[in-house]
Order: sequence, then C-alpha cells, then structure tokens
Amino acid sequence: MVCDDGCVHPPRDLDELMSRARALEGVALSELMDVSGLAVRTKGKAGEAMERALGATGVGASLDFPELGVELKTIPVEPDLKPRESTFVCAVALAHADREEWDDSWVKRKLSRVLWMPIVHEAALRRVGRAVLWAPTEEQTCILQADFEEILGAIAIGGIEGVTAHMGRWLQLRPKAADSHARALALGPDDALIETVPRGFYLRSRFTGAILRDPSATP
Amino acid sequence: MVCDDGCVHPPRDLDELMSRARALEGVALSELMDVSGLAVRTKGKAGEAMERALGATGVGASLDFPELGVELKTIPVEPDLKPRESTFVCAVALAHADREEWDDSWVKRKLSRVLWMPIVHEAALRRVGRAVLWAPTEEQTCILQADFEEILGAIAIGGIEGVTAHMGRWLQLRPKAADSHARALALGPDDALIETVPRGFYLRSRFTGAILRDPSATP
DNA sequence: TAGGATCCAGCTTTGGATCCTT
DNA sequence: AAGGATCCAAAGCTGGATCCTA
Repeated sequence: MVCDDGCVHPPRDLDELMSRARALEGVALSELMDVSGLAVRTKGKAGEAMERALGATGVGASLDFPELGVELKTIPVEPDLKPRESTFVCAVALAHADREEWDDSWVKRKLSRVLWMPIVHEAALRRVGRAVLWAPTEEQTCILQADFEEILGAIAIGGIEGVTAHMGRWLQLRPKAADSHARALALGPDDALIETVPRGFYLRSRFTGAILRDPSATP
Repeated sequence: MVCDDGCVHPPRDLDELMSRARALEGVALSELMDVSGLAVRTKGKAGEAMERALGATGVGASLDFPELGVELKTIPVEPDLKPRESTFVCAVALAHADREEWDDSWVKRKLSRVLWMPIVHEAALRRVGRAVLWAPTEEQTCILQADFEEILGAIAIGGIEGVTAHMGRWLQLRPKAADSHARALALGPDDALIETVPRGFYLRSRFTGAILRDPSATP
C-alpha cells in the first residue's frame, strides 16, 4: 500500500478505500502530519494529510478519487460529532449565474458521493473519527437542488448583493475570501456587472452533522 | 373622552380608535405611566398604560376591543422600527394539542386584527411610535396557518419535547415561563402525558418588524 | 489563482427566567 | 392562574479574514 517514496497507492475500489478510511479511526492527527506551529497553523493541512493517507489522485477541479467518483471531505467535529464549521463545496461562477443548471453543476457532481472524514477536536488533541461514505438520497437531492435553484434564481432576479447566507435549507452561499482583497465580477441589479467578493457554496453544519449520524437524515 | 375618575371611555369605532392611537405618537412613556423604579420595573406596564390610554375594555381571555374585533399589542422597537423582542400571542393548550383546529384557534382570533403600538427605545427615553392597524392578508393567513399546523402536527407526532423554536416561518412555540416553576401537562411521545414548562405562541420579530414597515409584507 | 480548510468578531436566536396586575 | 410584556446567558449564524499548498 506504500511505495518507495512513502506515497500511498490509489485505492482500487470502494471497499479498499473504506477499509483504509476505517483503519484510520482513532489515529491522532499528529501521526499523520506535522502539527508543530500549534493550532492556528493547520488550516487546510488536515485535509491534505487525509488525501495523502488515503491515496487520493485528483488534481485541480476534479474529484479526489475520480475513478471511484468520490469526493473527500475532512470535517472538524466536537466529540459528539457536531461539526465546528460549515463545509465548503465549490466556488460559484458569479459572472453567468443565470445560465447555471443543477444537472451539470459542480455542486451536484461534488456531492454525488462523499467520503466524510471527521476530525474529532477534544481539547488540544485531534483524532480521526469514524468515516462515513455518503451519497444523497433522492429526497436529499431534491432539497439540495431546490436550495441551489433558490440561490441562483435570487442572483438572476436581484443580483448577487441580494443573496444572503440565510437562503437555502442545507446549501448556502457565503464569501469565499481566500484572498480577502480579491474581487470577482458578478451580476448586480439590472443585469449590470459589478465587482464583489468571491463566493462559494457551503453545506450548513446542521446538515453535515445529521449525515455523520444518519446518512439519510433530513434535518 | 375622559370621565370623572380619569378613565378614557371606549372608542365607538375604528376611526376613533385610530385617531387616539395616532395622537399618542411621539408621547413619552413617562407621560402615560410612572416609570420610576427605572428600566427593570416596567414589565407589562407599558402594555397596560396603553390599554388605559386607548380605552380598552376586554377582560380575561378576550380581545382588548371586543366590539371592534381588535387586539392591542404594545411592541418595543429600536429607532429604526426593528423589534427588540418576539411578540407573545397566546398560550397553547398542551394537553389536547391533537384536536386543535386553526379555524377556531385563539391564534387566529387574536391575529385577525391587531393594533400595533410601537414603543421606541432610544437610550433612556421611550416614546410611542406610529400606530399600525393590521389585518393579515390572505397570503399571510396561509403562512400563519401553515406554521400553526406544522407545530401542532409535530406535537401530535413526536410530543411536545420534539418541538423547537426553530419551527414556523413567523409563528413559533416557546416557553411561557410566567412562573418558571410552573408545570403543565402535555403530550409526550407515545401519547403519554408528561409534565413540562408551559409554552406559548410567539411572532418572530422578523415578521412583526416587516408589518410595522409594510403591513402586507412577507419576509 | 484554485483547492482545501479554519478562525473569529459581532449579531441574532433560543430557551428559559423575571416581573407586574387583575 | 391568566394576561401582558421584558430580560438575559449561552448557543448558533453571518460575513468575512486568514492560512497553507500546488
């Protein structure tokens, strides 16, 4: 499972992926990565450590395991599995939000099958929790699609500034200020193009928390 | 309009009621009641002062102006009309929530016509704001009814403990802990009767704030 | 610049607790 | 006990700000 240079080979199938994921349960994060620099210095690193540990192959704007159709999401949780944050899904194409369709959206593709790897935060210690492989049920897909369409519809009607993070039952749109000085072109009122902060789709923690407990839940 | 003992006679019709209500605009609360005892000692008193000032006649479980079909609600707001609190409507009959019907509910009756008297809080001063006479539009009634039925349905299915204040777009159910030690009998899971804190229906401030600005709004 | 994931100040909401009058 | 309304600590949510790697 490990080649000469310390890399993990890609999993051949879902079973192998899940065996690896389950084998990581209980492992301290410090065993998978360098956690020196303490606390503040781990943004995004846990996700990358998990990708390496599981043998993810995806690059750029693709899934983490393209052959298996699986997206990997590392999610920080409390000991009771309550997520500490909402989960980023993907950026939104602000400039032509009016022609987006659910069926060929990145949101739908990314969420069609997700391997959730909880990282349990307990005081200073962080451990891998129980992995969950999830594909949305039909009912869940309907609600996600409705959220998606509500948000894009609102952009089309009132422009991006009329959209708030209150919209959407499970999916919401929020600033994705990777570079807080960045500006993107977006649809404003009256079809004008305006500059605004880049935004992304996020899953509310009420929903991701429910998935971790029961993958077919509808909170 | 004032009889010998300082009482205000009841208004004969809606016009008279509204004239009085509008005449109170800008009046400091200290002119209508004793505000000594400062701040903490005014719970419910502003509402009673307003009843007296307008000549309300209702007693017990009835409307404030039974002949006019009007319920009076005194509501604390910020200078920009944003309500400081949700608004209590009435208690819920916890013991037989399963047989309640919207059409003969107290919620519907109390909300069929409301005279809103905002009390504008600005620093230490409190003044009467602009009165609003409101009756729900057909659309608003539909949403209120849907909220009511969602909440009562949830009680019927999962018992009172399964109902949270998150339910309902405009109407919500919350503890009505007038006496925090009080307990009421309510439907629990499996149709058992359990003891619980008394609860009441409240209107969210998102909704009451919208009514004050535009009585036909659907926030 | 894109992907991946936290961090956090400040505001809002929940779930009661309190207070007064009839 | 019911009607009327306010107070508040703690939890949750919004709207960004930050940080790292490729």
